Amino acid sequence: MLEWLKEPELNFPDQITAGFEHGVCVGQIQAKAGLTQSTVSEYLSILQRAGFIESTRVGQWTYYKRNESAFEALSKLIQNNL
Amino acid sequence: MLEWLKEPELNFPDQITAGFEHGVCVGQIQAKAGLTQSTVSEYLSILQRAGFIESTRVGQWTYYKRNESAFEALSKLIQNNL
DNA sequence: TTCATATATCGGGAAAAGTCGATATATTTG
DNA sequence: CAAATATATCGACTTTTCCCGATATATGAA
Repeated sequence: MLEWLKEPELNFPDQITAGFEHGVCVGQIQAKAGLTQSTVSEYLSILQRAGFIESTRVGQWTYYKRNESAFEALSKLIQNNL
Repeated sequence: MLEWLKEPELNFPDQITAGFEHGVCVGQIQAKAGLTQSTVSEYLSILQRAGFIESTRVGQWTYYKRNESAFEALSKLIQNNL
């Protein structure tokens, strides 16, 4: 999912109308993942708590997008502390 | 354990006689970890299969030491592919 | 306000990872 | 070769993670 969210336009072509400013909505990710709605929702909330993605609620949809700084920080953490 | 192995002399002062050229032996790591011998042995073999440490058998002892390039590679992998 | 849609949360069963004791293997010493 | 020591492997049990269906919550439309 994290890799998918690197290129939303490419990986979620069905989400045309909404645009991608806020990321991709749960339903799109679920369809691509082939897991149930509840599982995907939980995954995303875990990733969010971990800081790797951010969510924006727009109407009935929740959009998720990557927080690039977290990946940069993880890379540096491994480089410096592990 | 991986962090401990960054500074063997500091973290395993009891292993004086053997030197640290080949790393630290299982018994030392086990003592510090507070886990059973079998658990520590399995851990180390997993870390070895994953490429993070290398082993050298010297007599009845097996010494493990870090493979720094693996950490560098992991950091870069996260930076470039995640 | 009622219905439809999107997402979140909850409880539980299945799968995987963690950990142990017992035992096997390898090496050194007598 | 027999005993002692260090490590590895095996089988079982416990804990955690994964994933689901059911249900709850939030929003928009009729």
